[in-house]
Amino acid sequence: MAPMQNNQKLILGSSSSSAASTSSLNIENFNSQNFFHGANNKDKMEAETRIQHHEANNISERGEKVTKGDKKIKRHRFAFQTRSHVDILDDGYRWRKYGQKAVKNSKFPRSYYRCTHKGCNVKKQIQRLSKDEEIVVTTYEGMHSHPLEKTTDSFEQILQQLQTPAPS
DNA sequence: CGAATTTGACCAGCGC
DNA sequence: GCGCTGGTCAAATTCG
Repeated sequence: MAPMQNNQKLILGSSSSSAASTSSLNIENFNSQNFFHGANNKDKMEAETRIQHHEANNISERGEKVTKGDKKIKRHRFAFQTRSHVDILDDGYRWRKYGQKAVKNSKFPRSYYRCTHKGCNVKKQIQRLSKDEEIVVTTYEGMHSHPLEKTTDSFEQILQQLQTPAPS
């Protein structure tokens, strides 16, 4: 049908078919101040954010379709496990949904988002755990190279409160 | 009118 | 070699 852009096809080919995905992952406390900068969820107060950072070593660490030669491409992947009723976590950036697919391990479909920016091809995928629909797993891929468009630092404040006793 | 979103189809990698 | 899952794109639609 319509010819596809070869340029776009270059980034195609990323396959992360991990059998036991979203299953048992190492959850560690990670400094999320640099990643989250805003949230508009009403349940922010009870939002328990657990960050699980794991190198792409566990999953496919391949990104660009490089010809023979370099076969090991580092793919920064950060999975955030956030407990919230809303799956849309506003991190301060603009995201454009480019696809939605249902995974076998989850009853709920996985949403694929992409950062709307000229040259900033940061991808983000949001998936809700079928076991606990309150748990939303947000996986970031890539790094932003541009300032935030929104000046919402609410989430950062929230994170601070979560780690520190909220003042009465 | 423009941008973002939606849904379906297609593709690629891996498993069997 | 075929089938399955996961991932992405593309066109159409909708919202602002």
